[in-house]
Amino acid sequence: MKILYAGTPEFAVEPLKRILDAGYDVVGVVTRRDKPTGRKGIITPPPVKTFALERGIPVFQPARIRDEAEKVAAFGADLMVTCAFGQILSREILDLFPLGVWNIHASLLPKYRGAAPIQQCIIDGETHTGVTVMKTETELDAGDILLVKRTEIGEKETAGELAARLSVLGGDAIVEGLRLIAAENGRPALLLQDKAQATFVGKITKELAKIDFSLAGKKIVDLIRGMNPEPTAYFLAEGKPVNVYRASFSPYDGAEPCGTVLNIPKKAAVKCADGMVVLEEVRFAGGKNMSGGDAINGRKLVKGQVLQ
RNA sequence: CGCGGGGUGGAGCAGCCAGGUAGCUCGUCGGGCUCAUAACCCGAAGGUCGUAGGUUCGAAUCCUGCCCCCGCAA
Repeated sequence: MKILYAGTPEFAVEPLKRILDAGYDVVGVVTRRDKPTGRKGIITPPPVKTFALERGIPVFQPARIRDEAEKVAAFGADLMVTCAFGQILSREILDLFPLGVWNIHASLLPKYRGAAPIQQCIIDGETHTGVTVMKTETELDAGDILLVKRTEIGEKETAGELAARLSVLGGDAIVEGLRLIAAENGRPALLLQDKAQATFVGKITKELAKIDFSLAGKKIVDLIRGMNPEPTAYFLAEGKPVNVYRASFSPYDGAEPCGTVLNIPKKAAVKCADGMVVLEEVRFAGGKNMSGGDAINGRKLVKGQVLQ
């Protein structure tokens, strides 16, 4: 079975690796174009491209895959797998593959369709998530479901950590899925998505990552976990942004206004609606990551100060 | 040429603008105190101030080159 793989970020690397390990013939990789990244704007290839080149797989980087049906067809693949590719496919592209086009999505569909399911489900305080393998359609993440793998979200797990786990789980899922697809000659039994249950997540922006200390502690901690490592939750101290990577909630009963840095020895604890949020790992502009205690020691945060 | 911040004992910082004794909050080690603490008191060790030059009687501080780290924006 010849497979064409379309994927872009780090998340999509492990599934590709597992497909190769399972012995399938990956005839090509379609991925987004190299783009400038980092402070110096160095042109960087997407992770999937880097990996594909290491394995000697031909790479195709169309500006719009919809305009390149001929070149896609030229790979002669029986089936395409998409995984965080980053472009919507056209009917014309979808119809090029006799055994269909299949997608790996990092949520329990129909919930969390869209760009940032992993971050959003942590932000929402979900206790479980998973990966879904389903048909790729022209409508975003709406295809019929082949199989689902569930997993529990760790209480302190960050989006980055969960993404790494779901990537591996996605590898399990697609390998299992390919076996089913091959066995049924491209027509395995599928489950329809219940559209009424569908929820969508757009791109997560830095604006959404601003911490509101007037909220409940759990909400704040979930936001911090979900925004780690990208785009990173933050608050303002003296008008300057401070990124927060990890935090925990503790009970606290006091009359200070929300956002006040509390007088707790060796810790940077901030009053919130129903207790205090202990800042465990923060980063100031220009600095390295440090513990909340270090921020207090260096007077980057001062007890009694009100954060916004 | 996208904008900006930073490299000072083990950690986080001040000192730099107006050159002249290495400072603060911690940690570590030793001693003390308390029924007790998300505690307290006394003492000690520990730094070629990122790096290479330059200016100067004298450089953490001023000038130049280089290395490394980070925030925003993409």
